[in-house]
Amino acid sequence: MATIQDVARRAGVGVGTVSRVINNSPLVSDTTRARVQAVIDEIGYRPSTVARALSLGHSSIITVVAPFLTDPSVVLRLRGVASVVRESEYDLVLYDVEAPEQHAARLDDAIYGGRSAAVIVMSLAASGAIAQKRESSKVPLVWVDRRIDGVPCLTIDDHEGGRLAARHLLELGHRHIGFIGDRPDERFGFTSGDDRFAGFCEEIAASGLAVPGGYVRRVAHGMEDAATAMGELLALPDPPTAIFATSDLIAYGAIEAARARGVRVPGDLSVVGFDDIAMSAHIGLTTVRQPLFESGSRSAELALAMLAGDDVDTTAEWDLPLELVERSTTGPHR
Amino acid sequence: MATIQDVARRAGVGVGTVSRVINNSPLVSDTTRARVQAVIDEIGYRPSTVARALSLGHSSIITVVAPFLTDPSVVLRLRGVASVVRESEYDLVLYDVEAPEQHAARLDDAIYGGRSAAVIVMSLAASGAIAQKRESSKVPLVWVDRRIDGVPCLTIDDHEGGRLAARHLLELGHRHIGFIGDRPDERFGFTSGDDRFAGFCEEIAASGLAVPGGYVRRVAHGMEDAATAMGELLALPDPPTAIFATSDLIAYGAIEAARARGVRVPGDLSVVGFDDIAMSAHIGLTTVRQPLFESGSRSAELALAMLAGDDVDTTAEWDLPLELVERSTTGPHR
DNA sequence: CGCCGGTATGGAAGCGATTCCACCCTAGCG
DNA sequence: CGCTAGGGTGGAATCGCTTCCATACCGGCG
Repeated sequence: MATIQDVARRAGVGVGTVSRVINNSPLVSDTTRARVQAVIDEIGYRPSTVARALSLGHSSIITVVAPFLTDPSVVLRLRGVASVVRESEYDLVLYDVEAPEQHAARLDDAIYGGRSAAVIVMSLAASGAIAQKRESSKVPLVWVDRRIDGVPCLTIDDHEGGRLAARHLLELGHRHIGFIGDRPDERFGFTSGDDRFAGFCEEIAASGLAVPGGYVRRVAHGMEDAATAMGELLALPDPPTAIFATSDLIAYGAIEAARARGVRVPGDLSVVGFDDIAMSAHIGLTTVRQPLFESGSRSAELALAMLAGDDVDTTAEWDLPLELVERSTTGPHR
Repeated sequence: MATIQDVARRAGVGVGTVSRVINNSPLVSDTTRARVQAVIDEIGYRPSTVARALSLGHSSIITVVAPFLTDPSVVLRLRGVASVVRESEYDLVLYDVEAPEQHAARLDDAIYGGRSAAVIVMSLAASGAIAQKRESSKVPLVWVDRRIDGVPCLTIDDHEGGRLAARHLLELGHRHIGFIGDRPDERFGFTSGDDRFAGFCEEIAASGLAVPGGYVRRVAHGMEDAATAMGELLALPDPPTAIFATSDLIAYGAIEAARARGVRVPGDLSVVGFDDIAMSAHIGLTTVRQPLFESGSRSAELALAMLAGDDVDTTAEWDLPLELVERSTTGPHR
């Protein structure tokens, strides 16, 4: 691999001049610039990112830490990040966290390991340490899907999301509405399921109704468990005519279970999901859409802005807009 | 950020000694090691990856170049890579290629840009340049889902996959078998669809039957187009009783279109997919399973082995095993 | 007791870029 | 015509690590 020295020698100039040419400094005469550029092209020289990073004191890497690709919603977020990072001069590195135990270590490594210019964290809780050590590092941090003090956050209003789903079902005339959600303590201590449930209940209570305990199920792992739960609900003497599922995956499971029992969706049963992952548009699932792709792209834009030295309010919390997308798994009661 | 100098000063030793401690060199006395380690722990020192890379002459990055996360099968492959890389001391960087035009540039950058210790390429064709310049770089290369001269490849036998699907349908008694595949020239010049089709036809011909031209559809973009195509096939005066789809996504679309028309699957129509992406197990799709996750993990293992200096046959081509997974979208004819 | 081999150690020389400082040269001014 | 200001340039110092070489120290052997 050619170095800047080789180019300098061959072009008969100093390394400083070559560096200036590479970095488009105006302090080079046109003739010199042309000569150097010619040599660069000729021998196919490419500056070493590594040496550049060391010299500059910061790398060209944006690290994403996420509970990884098992969940389609995370993948969609990641696509958002990638779409922005791709257009920048930064590289995207992926730190996946499959087990909750790993996450503190991975996070620490990403932030304080010196490898990252900026770090984007998705859906993970901050280890206590992060919050404290926060100031000891100048690495820009952005948090997605979780609120952390002193770090710009991109979140949604889960509570409102629950209300949105309930309202839609209520407006369709449903009075017997069930709920299938993630088990609250599952995996990384997510609380969004709880908040969605709370909003859901509140909206229903606002119409003078209530959600009977028997209509509420918490499941551990996506589709299969959701299907089982749906089966139980349908076996009830007075089964619900509508279901709010806190994720699209859960909704898929519920729909499958219903159809397997000859219960028509949306004829006999309406189902609302949450997320709007890519598949849901295809399948025609009615769902509370959260801007997953956008959460990724905006977090990357934020990181880039901080990297560029723009003043970003580190205490800011952006609530991304939620929207009920009505498709073909919900319909009027009876 | 503390440097190796700080540690050395504080521990009253030379930088060389600290370096030896960090790298577990045996040439350090136990007492010295303990003292240095204590200082390291105390001030929370972490060696700079960047400086290390520059000094060592190679980075700690494994780059994956892939037509990115739009396709669930690529995501599954990526998960395989991530699962292996995570356990190593390398970082995983993602170069996504959304448009075919980008791909040569991205590839070049990944391989010759000096940022990667090794590069894993998925599903992309090699630009002519790659093949030529091959020797000019010592960066280990692994290719997945495509055959490239002089580079270890992880592929499948698409032809055989097509036969597998046809055989299964034939064995179930079907005689009117349709085909829905990717448009051959689509996106990045994939040819696997053609090969699967060829194998499929061959197997059918082997039973003395033929695939009428009217039973064959090529679609551009996954589910929607597949659904349309399926609709056309079902509208035929003598519609097929079974379908081979060259991807699970296409199979989903076909099934949806069938059910929307009251055609029961597998009662009236059997559908075989190809890939076995995560969702397919949930949905109960019969499909030709290709080891997507494994293709990723093995490619990473290969890359790691080459990095470790193990002798890997660069002309090797590994054909990963294909397997027909029978679930609930295929059944006996009539 | 002196010497030798080997173990521990300190520190200088790289790795390949950036950047700052010193220097040269030329054009413009008095 | 001499001096200055400033654009263009070369090259040393620097970033934080690894590694090699020189040196120091130890015990055992002749």
